[in-house]
Amino acid sequence: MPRRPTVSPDRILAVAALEFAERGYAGARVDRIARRARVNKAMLYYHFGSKQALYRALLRQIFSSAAGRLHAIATSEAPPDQKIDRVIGEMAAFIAEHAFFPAIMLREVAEGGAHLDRDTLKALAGVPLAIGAIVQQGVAQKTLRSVHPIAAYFTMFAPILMYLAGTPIRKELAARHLGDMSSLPPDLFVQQLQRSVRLAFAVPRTRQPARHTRHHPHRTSHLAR
Amino acid sequence: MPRRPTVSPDRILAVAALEFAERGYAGARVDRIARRARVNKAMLYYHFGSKQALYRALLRQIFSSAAGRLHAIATSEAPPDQKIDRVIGEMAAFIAEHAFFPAIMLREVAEGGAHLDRDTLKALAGVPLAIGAIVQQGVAQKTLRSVHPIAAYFTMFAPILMYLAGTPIRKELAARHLGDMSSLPPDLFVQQLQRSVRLAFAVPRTRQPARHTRHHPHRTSHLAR
DNA sequence: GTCTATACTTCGATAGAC
DNA sequence: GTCTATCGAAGTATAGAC
Repeated sequence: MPRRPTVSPDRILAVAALEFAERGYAGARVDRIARRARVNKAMLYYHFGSKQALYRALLRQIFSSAAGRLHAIATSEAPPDQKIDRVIGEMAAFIAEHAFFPAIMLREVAEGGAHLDRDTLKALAGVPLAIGAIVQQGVAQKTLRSVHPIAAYFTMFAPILMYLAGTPIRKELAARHLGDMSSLPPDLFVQQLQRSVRLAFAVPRTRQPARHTRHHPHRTSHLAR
Repeated sequence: MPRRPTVSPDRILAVAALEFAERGYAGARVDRIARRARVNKAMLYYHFGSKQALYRALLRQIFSSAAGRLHAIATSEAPPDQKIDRVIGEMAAFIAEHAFFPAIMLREVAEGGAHLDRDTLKALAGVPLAIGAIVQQGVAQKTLRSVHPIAAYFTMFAPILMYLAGTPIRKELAARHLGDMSSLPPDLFVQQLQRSVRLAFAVPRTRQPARHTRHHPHRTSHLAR
């Protein structure tokens, strides 16, 4: 995937991704997108028709791409707990390639899908569906403890999305000496999240039929960092 | 300063919270806020001066309030693992009282704090700082496993924020038959998250039973309120 | 403090030549 | 396909009477 697309529509989409991520749908300016893509504004309308159509085209593309990569993991041959580890890593990799993704995703969640049509919503839904499939499989075959797929989805993905989307504001806070929130680099964050999720979803090793069942994590072999 | 408004700026703030949560800073309309608050637009400017000043006043208030409640838990007398359980419950309760909070928080993270001044950023930073303090305490006294405070913050809070902010879009997906994402009610989600975090942050069980353990983690279910 | 009316600006979108 | 020029709507903000 070329960093600098030479075809106008692709270049427009690439620039629009940055603009919509930085400013949101309402805050994005068609003029600015056109200028940053080095095309005329009339050219942009020639290719996409409207600001809304451009937005939808962009989100369909990015959500389909993300969902596709997660779906590939979901349908692969591996134990569910391994798939979960890989899904978190894959998501981090996807965001490393598409730095604008977290902000757009967060904004669209807050927006309630207001600017999206059915096709785009369907593409968006592909992400949680892929994760849900993995979890359901693991729960069914008892390689994961009984977690609700929706709860699992948010437990795995919300942290990495918000952590990466929040990089600018953490920098801002650090620059203004309002607390050091920048000391944890992304790759270490991903490792910590993978371990937390592993522990959170693991099948309890021993069952203690006490009044209040307390589930202890097992897998002590994973403890060495 | 004494104020005896026939029309309260508080009503403007309450309505602004809904508008900014639904549409974001750029998408919010001063006209609409004024109309929904049943005040004249000139009245709004009389009290707050500008759209930006209104936004900042709102966010300072809401972030200070949230951070205050978490800070109270952080400085209370309880084992860290209990505080963590309580903090998650308290956050859920806070959002139940302020349904607009998750969307505003998500949008502001994506925005990178672009419209905020130093005071408002400081109020915002109070939330992760309160959580970080709890985790650091627990790690230091070895009642929590070694988790980075920032990683812990996002692991605990991002899921509940995104889950609750995402309620409208899940409804939209369900209404369009694009996957049933609405089957998990909020209180069950909170319980599942509390358990996941408990398991994720628990001190790994040693093979041999420890002889003198001071503080035993207790299973608690603090769905505050 | 509260209102009506309006000034000023910006933005999305289009017309029409080439 | 690409450009310049511009329109009309919508937005923030203010003036000034009461």
